Amino acid sequence: MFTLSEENYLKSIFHLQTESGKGISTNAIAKKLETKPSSVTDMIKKLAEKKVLVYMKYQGVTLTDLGKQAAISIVRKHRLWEVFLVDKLNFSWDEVHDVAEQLEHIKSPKLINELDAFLGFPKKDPHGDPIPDKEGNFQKIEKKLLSTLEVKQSGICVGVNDSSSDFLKYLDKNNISLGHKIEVLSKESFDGSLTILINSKKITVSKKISNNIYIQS
Amino acid sequence: MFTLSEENYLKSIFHLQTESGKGISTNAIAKKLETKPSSVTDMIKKLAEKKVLVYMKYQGVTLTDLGKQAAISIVRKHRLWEVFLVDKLNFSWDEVHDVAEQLEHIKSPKLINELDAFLGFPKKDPHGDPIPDKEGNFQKIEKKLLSTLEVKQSGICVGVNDSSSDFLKYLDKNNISLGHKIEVLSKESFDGSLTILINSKKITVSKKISNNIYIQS
DNA sequence: ATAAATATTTAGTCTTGTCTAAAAAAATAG
DNA sequence: CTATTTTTTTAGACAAGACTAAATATTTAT
Repeated sequence: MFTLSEENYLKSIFHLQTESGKGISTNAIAKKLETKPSSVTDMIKKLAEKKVLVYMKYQGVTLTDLGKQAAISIVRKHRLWEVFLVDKLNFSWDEVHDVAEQLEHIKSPKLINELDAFLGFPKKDPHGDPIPDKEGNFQKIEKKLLSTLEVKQSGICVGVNDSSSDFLKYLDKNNISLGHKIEVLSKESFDGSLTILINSKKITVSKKISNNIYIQS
Repeated sequence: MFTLSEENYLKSIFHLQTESGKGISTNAIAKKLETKPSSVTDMIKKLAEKKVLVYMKYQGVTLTDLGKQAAISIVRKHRLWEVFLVDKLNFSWDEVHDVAEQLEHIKSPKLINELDAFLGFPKKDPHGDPIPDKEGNFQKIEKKLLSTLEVKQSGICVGVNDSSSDFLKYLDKNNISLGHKIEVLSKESFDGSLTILINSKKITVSKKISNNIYIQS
């Protein structure tokens, strides 16, 4: 169906498209995939011929329904494997990404559906992101950034924006994890840093941190 | 470390070498991998430069210790994944091969060692083949072909030679599986076919079948 | 021992996916 | 509105891994 490289393009474009809503520029894709814009142009032409995206020169790209389905199927696989690694194989949430990047390309419908059942049809991955079902449906999770909360407001930590190992390790070190209640005690207007209450402990986090934690009120 | 293609060559050469004991010819590798001898020559040169095998023109190849270790690690992964698919995901033994061929190339030492533990450190895969441990050690299983048994001799079915889906389905249809006792009731000298007793049922199998079933006495 | 058959290697080509350097188009600034 | 900057595309090259066709070695048969 799709090559490994094609799948990676589809997935990246899908994520960019979900975030921005608009057509995705060559440069944005190149940056996401850590490749060169000229390489992106080449691949885009190929994918357009395969009818998974619409491409007009200098106009950016948009996934077709076909392309969206393909991308969602990859995301589903990625997130199910992450659950498997954490729930069954003692991986911590900062260790799963690289392995899941490999596993998401394994081709076998039976494998992924059986895995889904084996894991009990989980709805979220270890970072709080929703897992599409067999038909590609998944609920949008209501969430906002911790940085948008005002003093005295609170909410439950439901996800992270940045899944890099360094960031996740920082969270672990400060006992911040999914499902915990976070309350904003004070906000420093100079640098946007927040003092928050989590697990009955007071800690201060920078704007950069609070911009990467999702909260559900 | 190794590309997907290199890993497939290593694994095939390892299996050929284990079966035959001698140096492996270009043609034999080409046949096993369903590729052309000229392609094999190219790859062999590359692998020789990487010190995983010794190659002398027109003389066939032999894996070095380094190459053997690499091959065993792939075999370990393949067989552990097969156990996972059968034990945890309801695959039958004739469905696992293609998926395991993909999974065996996933690179993550933690993944495979945790998987090993999760499965309870199995010693054999669903076809009766031994699974190398973390250090690459695995016991040779004492076995002989069903076709070598004489009338009135018997033994336990411990493996199969051919893991093709068709063959395994045939075995399932006749309720032949690992661990069952098989007794030879009679042997037809004309075509080598055997009448055997298995699960208190009498069935007749051709020479081709009995040449692909391993027995432990 | 020579001829025929088989096995192996070489030479050159192709595809995929990438890259660099340069050209062209679009966006932005003054 | 023209000039500069940024973005995108083109053109040409390269590496990996495969292929075909032809050349060369080796083995087998007569």
